[in-house]
Amino acid sequence: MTTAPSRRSARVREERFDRDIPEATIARLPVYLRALTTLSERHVGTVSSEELAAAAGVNSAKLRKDLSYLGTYGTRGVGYDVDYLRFQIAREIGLTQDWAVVIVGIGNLGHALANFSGFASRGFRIAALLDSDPDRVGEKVGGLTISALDDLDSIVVRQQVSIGVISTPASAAQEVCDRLVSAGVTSVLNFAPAVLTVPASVDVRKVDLSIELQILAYHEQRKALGDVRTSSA
Amino acid sequence: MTTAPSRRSARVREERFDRDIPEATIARLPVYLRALTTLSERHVGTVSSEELAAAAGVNSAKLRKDLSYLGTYGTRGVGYDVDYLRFQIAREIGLTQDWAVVIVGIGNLGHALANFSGFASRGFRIAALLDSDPDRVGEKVGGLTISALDDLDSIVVRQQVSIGVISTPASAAQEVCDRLVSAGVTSVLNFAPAVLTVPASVDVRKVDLSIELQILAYHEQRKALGDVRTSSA
DNA sequence: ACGATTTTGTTCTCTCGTTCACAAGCTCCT
DNA sequence: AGGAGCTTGTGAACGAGAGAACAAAATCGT
Repeated sequence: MTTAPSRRSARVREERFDRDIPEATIARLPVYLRALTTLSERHVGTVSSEELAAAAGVNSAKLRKDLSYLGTYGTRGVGYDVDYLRFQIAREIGLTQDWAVVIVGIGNLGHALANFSGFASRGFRIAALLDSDPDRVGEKVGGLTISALDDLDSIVVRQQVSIGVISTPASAAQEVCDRLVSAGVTSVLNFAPAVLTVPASVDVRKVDLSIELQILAYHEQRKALGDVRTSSA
Repeated sequence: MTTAPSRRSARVREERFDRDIPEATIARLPVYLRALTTLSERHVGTVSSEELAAAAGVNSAKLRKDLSYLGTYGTRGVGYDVDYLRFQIAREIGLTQDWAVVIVGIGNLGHALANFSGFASRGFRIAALLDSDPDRVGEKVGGLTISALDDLDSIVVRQQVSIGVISTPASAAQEVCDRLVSAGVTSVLNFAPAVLTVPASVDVRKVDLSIELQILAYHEQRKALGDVRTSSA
């Protein structure tokens, strides 16, 4: 998204800051992290790029290149120390600190998200659940009480919320997003089937179930078409 | 994924078959489709690439290139006929036919998916909800009754299910996936945080909430780091 | 009938990401 | 001490996708 203008010169000096890691690599780091956690739980001390790549479902060359963006944490002829690498990746992603998250729109999906254990276990703390429906405010979901959407500003400020999750209907998504942004949220995870417009300083990621299904449908159709053609040929 | 070896020569002859559309384009077609549906509901008859691109949140050149893979459905100087283009995209993705889907693992997320209206509205019919927990079997969710996992084979065969959705815990995902595949499912949408191994003929797409959050966290951290550096400089 | 105007379809270039292939470097064995 | 055997880290080739830019084609007004 936003790319630093000149960094090549700074590469050598600042080992820690300012390396821009390719977006595609960032998206894979959490997968590696998960694989490493599994290995660590099995008390595996060391892992080779080949093994780790297999566990993460990627090519080993790609894994090595990905890791090389973070630093040289492996040992040639040996492999990677599981716990050490795990910590380095976690630090790189920013999981060594806690992130406060608000979830807006507590319908079916919002319920599921509120109860999702994968949040807390990775340093994401649900600061609040919000809904615009007055009837739902006060209801308890997954150990938290639903707040009114109007409390958004104070919650974001007081709890230093930087990430907002939108699980409202599409019709409400843009307005909710605007309110999140004006409250100070700078990252948005959008589950609503809507295109969101935000300032350049805000990151948006989108998860869309029906799009995923449609992509699968396309490939299904293609497989079926291929079958027809080969059987008639 | 699978690329046809020679298609340029076949382009002219077979207008309908055998064009391999880039994966990145496929992923955007559903977005265009949604934008077109909205326009159609507003009784807009014609739309330019510029307008449609804005509605879909992409660059207009990219939109035109994407559409050009499907065929030449626009009129120079005028734009695209909304309903006509909508139909063409729907046909290309395969939404002119119905797809039967099974959802395995009816926990919090499974509930949300079962109630998700976006499935039915796009030609995806939920053929069955399945769970391995005997206590849950028989329970009604979103108008459907939960079946036992053992009924998978007969359901897949009888209802011609080609798409399976996995919303089980990670520990059960691979086994469920294997059963889906052996029952005849050829596309899998995986919500479990696990890497699935499948035959090459099976497509898998993965949706992982915690990975999305971790990607956002990385960018958040980066913004925060930048602030520190600029304020101390 | 014809030029002005609009908008598509496509070519070309550039950037980003993947994969290969191998030198560099570590350990272990003799 | 030195060589054999692994495994990492990376340079280079390759491929896919994004975006700019423009020629081709349609409409509209005169």
